[in-house]
Order: sequence, then C-alpha cells, then structure tokens
Amino acid sequence: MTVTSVHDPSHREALWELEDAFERGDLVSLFGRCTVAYEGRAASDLGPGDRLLVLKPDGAALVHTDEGRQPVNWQPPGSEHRAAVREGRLRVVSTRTNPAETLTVRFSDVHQLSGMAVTGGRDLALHGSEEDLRTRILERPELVEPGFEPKATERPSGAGPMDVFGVDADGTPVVVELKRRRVGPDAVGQLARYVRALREELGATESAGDDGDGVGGGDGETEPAVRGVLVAPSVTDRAAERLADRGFDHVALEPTPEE
Amino acid sequence: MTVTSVHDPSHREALWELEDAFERGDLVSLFGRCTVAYEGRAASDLGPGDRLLVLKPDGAALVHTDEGRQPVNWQPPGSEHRAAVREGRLRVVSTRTNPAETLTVRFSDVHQLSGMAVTGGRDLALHGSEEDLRTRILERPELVEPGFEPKATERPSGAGPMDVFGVDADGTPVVVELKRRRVGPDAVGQLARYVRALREELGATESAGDDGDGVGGGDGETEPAVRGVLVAPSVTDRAAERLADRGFDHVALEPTPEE
DNA sequence: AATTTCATATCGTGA
DNA sequence: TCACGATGTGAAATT
Repeated sequence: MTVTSVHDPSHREALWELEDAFERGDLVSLFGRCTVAYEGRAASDLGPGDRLLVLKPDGAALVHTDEGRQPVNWQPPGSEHRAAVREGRLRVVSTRTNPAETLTVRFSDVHQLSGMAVTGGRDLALHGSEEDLRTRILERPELVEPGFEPKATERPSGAGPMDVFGVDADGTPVVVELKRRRVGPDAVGQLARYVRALREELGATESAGDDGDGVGGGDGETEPAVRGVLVAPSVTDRAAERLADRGFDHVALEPTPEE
Repeated sequence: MTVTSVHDPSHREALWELEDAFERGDLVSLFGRCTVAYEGRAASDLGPGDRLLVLKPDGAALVHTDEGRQPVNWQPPGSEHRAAVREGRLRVVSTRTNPAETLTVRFSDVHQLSGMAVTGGRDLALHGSEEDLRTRILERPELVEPGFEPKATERPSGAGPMDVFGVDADGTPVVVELKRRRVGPDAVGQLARYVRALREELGATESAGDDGDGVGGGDGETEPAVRGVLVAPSVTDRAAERLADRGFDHVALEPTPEE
C-alpha cells in the first residue's frame, strides 16, 4: 500500500506513524491544533490554531492555515525533520544550517495524519515564459519593427548580458530588453544600463558621468548611436515617462500569440 | 467532529466527501495520482504522478510533489473550486477571473482525502523585518552616525516616499534607505533617485540632466547638499562601487541587535 | 559559495 | 482597481 493514514491518533501513535513515514521517505500531511515558532533569518511566533503541516522527504516543511497561497511558516528543502513526544504532546522540529534556522511545531491535538510514497511525474512543461518571448522575436524579428535584425542573445556588456542585441533598418545598434508581463520603471533602468554600457564600449569620447539620456541627436557631441527597445505586453505610466526621458521605444508584445 | 477522512475511496465517494468539505468550508488534503493542467498568465502541463492537492476555503489551491517549497502548480486565493466525476474519474477544477486562470486536476487514483474545519490562530508575530530596522534607527539614531537626527519617515518626494529623512551633525539633509538584508546595486539606484529628487526640490540651479554623482563639494557649483545613506547588513561588491560613485555612505546594521 | 535575474512570484499598502 | 515595493521571497543559471 502506498498510503498510510491514521484518524485521531494519540500523540504517541502519531509519533510512530511519523517516524515510519520519515523512514519510508513519504510525503506527509498532518492536521492538528498547534503552535508554531520560527527562528532564523527572522523570528516569529504563532499562537494555537488548527493547521495543516506538510513534511516532504527532501526536507521541506510547510505550515498552512485556511487562507493564502503562502504557508504561514515553512522550512526550505534541505532541512532535517525530527519528531518527538514531550510532556505527552507531539512536537515536530525542522532545522537547517547556512543559514541556521529552526521551525518548531507543538501539537495540542493531532486530528489526522497521512503519508504517501511519491513516484514519478515531476517534470512540468511551462509555456509563456520570457524564453518563449525571445524565441518568438528571433523567429519573427519584424514584430519588434520592420527591418530589425537580431545579432545575438545574451550578448555580454559591462552591465551584464543583454536579452537581445541587433541592428535596425539603418544599421544602428539596438538593445532589446524582454519582459513577459507589464513592467514598471525598474525595467527601464535595466535597459538604460545596457545602452549606456554599449555606448561606452562602442567608443564614448565625451559626456562622462551621466545616466543614459539616450538621444544621440544632431548636436555637437558624437555619442555612439545606440537605441533601446523595451518589449513587454504593456508598461506603467511611470515606466512610459522614463522611456520617453531616455528616448527609448516600447513594443507591445505578448510572450505567446493571442488566440 | 472537526475532521473527516476517507482512505482509498472510490472516485464517487471522493466526490461526495469533497463536496461536503466545500460546503463546510474545510481545509482539504487530497493524496492521489493525477495529471495537472494550468492555463492563465502562462500555461503548463504536468504528466501523471502522485501528488498532494490542498484546497482552501478561501479559494487557494496547491499541488505539491515530494520536492520543493513551492507547489508545482497552484491557484491563488479568490478562485472557485469545483469537483466532478467524468468518465468515472474525479476531476477538480479551480478557476478565477482577472486574470482568467484555470487549474485542472484529473485523478486516476484517489488514495486519501481529509478535511478539517479550521478555527483561530491566524495572527503571526514576525520580528526582524524592515519595519523593525526603522524602529531601531528611530530609537537609536546614533547607530546611523553620531549627530544624525531623524525628521520624518515615509517623507514624500518626486521619486516616492523615502524610508527615513533627517539631518546630520552639520545640518545637511540626509536620505536614508533601509534594507533588512544584503543588497545589490538596485538599492543604490533607488537611493540615488530619492537624493536626486530631493536636490531638485531643495532648489537645483544648474547641472541638469545628470543622475546623482553626489559630492556637493567645494567647486563652483551650488548643487544643494543632500547626503545618501544606505543602511543594510551588508552590500555586494557592485553595490559598493556604485555607492562610491555616487558619494553615498553605507552603514552596516542588522534589523535586530546581534545576540 | 556568491551574484544576478526570473517568477503563473505572492502579499500588503496606498492612491 | 492599479501601481509599487517588501519578502524569512524561492529557484535557476552563471561566475
């Protein structure tokens, strides 16, 4: 049998089942009334209440209440679970080092405990990520703009690797920053750093110490012409302002085609 | 009884228990072999495998494997759960709108199903957050530097509210940016925006179009003197460079005192 | 091990 | 509702 289960066990029965489950490498689900204490990167305390404790064979521990996607407390994978009965009550402690963290769950009542041996099916096929967006642009560069020609992905720069580097119809270098969803001002800052780094690399001669007011127009200076293009489904108002300030363009594009 | 539990139920029995649990507003734990499909902000498919499905009365749904802190698939709170038997197999669908998202879990085997009525204890007391760091500085300003005097928290600026605004021993305005943990260059950029906004507000007269090389020294220009201080446990090398570029200071401080 | 960046991030707060 | 920033963010890729 792949699943073991006990209903309203005594604290000692729960301990035995739990130790067996640890031994077998089971995925454990434990309903009960408990308090929770955490100490590590921060510290927290949670008073008595009914909760679901999930213990994984890889060391992860999750304490869930009836609300929220996030566990109210947890321990990351790589932790070590131990169970004991102290003063007649089940206690589960999960610890890890680097950083040193401890999660302690003290039960006053154990309502239900189940363990299942898990096999297979851990590979998730996910679509619609930033990588999909990059693929889409490389296959159809005209979606960025007519005449755009990608030259490289992850091209190195002084500010780190750019998402896509290419040239436009006039042969002007273009830095393309990809975001799979609506973006705020931070993405514009990221694009600006790439553009500035590329301008310096392509031979900045004067105008030192500024932060990417990217016009490169017709005045006396000979700043290398480098364009910045932000590809994202949409941008916030603040991000649009900053794009305009820098002289960058925005191309509205989804990571996957609309149906 | 606060907990119901069935072991190796038929798909129809599982459906009945599940519908009862939804009705009661139970927190549900469901072990079984299943496939999972998600479509919404992205899209994903997960082949057959043994998993734990957690269904919360607030609409959250979590699909956990035996590894990782994160669910392999999920649905946020506010979704609606529905269960049915199709072709003799239990199927759980969780949907939400805005954005439109659907999670579908198709079971080939149901091993164990439990539901618990959850009461009380949802208030977590967390220590060591950024707010703790702010409190600590307001109570002991000399931790920033001798003579520092906080004037306001969340003081508005053209770049948004600053964490802490004050003056140093010389009466020079100081913008303090707080981070509860080690920070990278982005935090320096955030601080630079506040400093620049405050300089403009306090009467910038010349040197337009640059981005905060904050010296304000003794040369001819009369840029308003505004200092920037980053309070964080530590900074990355790159962040330290940028701090030096801008003429900002770093104060090493933890959100809670070391023991 | 340290750093950087993405995520179906989630979550709270404020406008 | 949308925008913005914090999170014990987690997780992967890269150095």
